Order: sequence, then C-alpha cells, then structure tokens
Amino acid sequence: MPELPEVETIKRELEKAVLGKKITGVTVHNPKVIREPSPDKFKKRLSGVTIRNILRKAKLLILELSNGKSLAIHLKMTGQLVYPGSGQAARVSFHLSDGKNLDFNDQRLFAELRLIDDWHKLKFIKALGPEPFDITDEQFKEMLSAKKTKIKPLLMDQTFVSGIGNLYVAEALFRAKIHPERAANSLSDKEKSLLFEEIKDTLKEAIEYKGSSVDQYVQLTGQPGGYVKFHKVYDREGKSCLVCKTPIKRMALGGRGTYFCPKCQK
DNA sequence: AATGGGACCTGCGCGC
DNA sequence: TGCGCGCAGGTCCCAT
Repeated sequence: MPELPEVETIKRELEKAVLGKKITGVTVHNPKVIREPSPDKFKKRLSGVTIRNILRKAKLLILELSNGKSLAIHLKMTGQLVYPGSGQAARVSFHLSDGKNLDFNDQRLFAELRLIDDWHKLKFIKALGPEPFDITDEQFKEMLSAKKTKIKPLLMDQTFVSGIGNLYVAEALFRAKIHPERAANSLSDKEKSLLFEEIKDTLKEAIEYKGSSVDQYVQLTGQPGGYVKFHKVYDREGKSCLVCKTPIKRMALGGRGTYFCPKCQK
C-alpha cells in the first residue's frame, strides 16, 4: 500500500524519467479510474501537453502541465505507475514524446486520476494535515495533547497528520514502544518526542530503500522496493519479536489489521 | 464532535 | 478437488 515513502520514491523517479516530456496521447483501458472529467475530455485535454512539474502532497502525486491544468494521481492500495510500460496491465496508458508509455495500473480499481484546473482547490488537499517533516517537536506534542483518541487511528487520520498509513504507523509505534490503543493525550512528553523521531526516521529509511513492496507496490521501473526486510511488526503475526522474542500479535483497530508486540509496546 | 462501520474493488489463501 | 468466504486497506460517507 503506497504511503508517503512509496509515493515519494515514485515522484523522484518520475522527475528523472518523464519531466519535460510531452504526452502525445492517452489510451483508456478502464474509464472507471478517471474520476474527472469524462474520459473523452481527459484524453483530449492531455494530448499535446508537456509535464512541467511533479509534486507530492502526502500520498497524492500531482503532475503540473503546460496547459495550466494538473493531473492528480492517488494510488490508494494497488495503484502502480510504470515506465517504460508494456501496456499489458494498464488501466490507462500515457503515450510520451520519447515513444515510450507511462502506464497506470490498478488491480482493484480503487485508485483515482483527476485532471483539474487547480489542485489547491481539491477537497482532499484542503483537508490534509501537515506532514511529519513540516512540523516541530513542540507542535507535534501539542497536537497529541489535544486528542484523547487512540494513537494508532489518530496517526493514520490524514487530516491530523498526513502521509502515514497502516504499515508505517505500526513500525513507528513499535520503535517508540507505544501500544496502538494508548490515548494520544496519555503519552508522556518523552514518549511523544520519541514517537515523533521514530515516525520521521521510519519514513526516511523507507524512502532510502525505495519503499515497501507488500501487496502491489513497485517502483516506477517495476522493481520492488527494498524496505520489507526491515519491518519489525507489520504482517509478522505469530513470529517472534526481534527485540524480546514474544510472538507479535495482530488485532483489529478501526477495522484495520494492527500488528504489535504485546511485551515491548506499553 | 468523535467514532465506528460499510462501501468501493479484485485476487489470493484458507478451511471445509 | 473445488468452491466460497474472509481479508487486504486509503478514503469517503453515513449513522450513532
């Protein structure tokens, strides 16, 4: 599931691979993933435009185009961008001026493509909380103090803090030795600071290793990311904790699988 | 207001 | 063996 590190990886690779290139045409294999405008207008308006700038806002990719519009891409769980693409599994293929394709794949059709006039006006963008890298330790502590919600679902709430999903929240909480069900405002100052550092370190390390290929995520080249071998709790139910050997537990929290060490995380 | 659950989807793995 | 069910999760939406 692409979270901040995976989307950042793709963003950096897109900058190297397609920035400055022209989209000569678009083939839509499954119109469902195009949320706006209609597939016809989508194709027409994208043909002949140049990719001028590539941005990432939390888990959202934004391609700013020479016609003033932007292409916003949310990969959700199984979305992929592959270049050069074969077109085989593509839901949408973007044909580029270099003769190659940028393929958008998405097994489960959850992902969203939007061609819009101004990405700042997207409801999703306006609702986003700050990314962990954009706030200070003091701010983070204040934010947590104001919430009595369980810490795990709170950190996954994109309007509270953005970019963290189910995988990295599990890893960061483990590293900070904090139980996923703790009330946010029950954390000590020391715990809050440690958690803040571990969130940022986990995300940075994951970016360094080009993301975690669980489920469908691949880099732009189609290669898997290398961070899975560093996971300490995610998808490790029943396996022994790498610190204390206690079996890792899985519970449902907010309807989502939650992995933790019942001994290390208090 | 905060929280929980369902919907959206498809493929895979498990149990009977 | 083969089938059907549950599960995977980012986000939105609705109900409580």
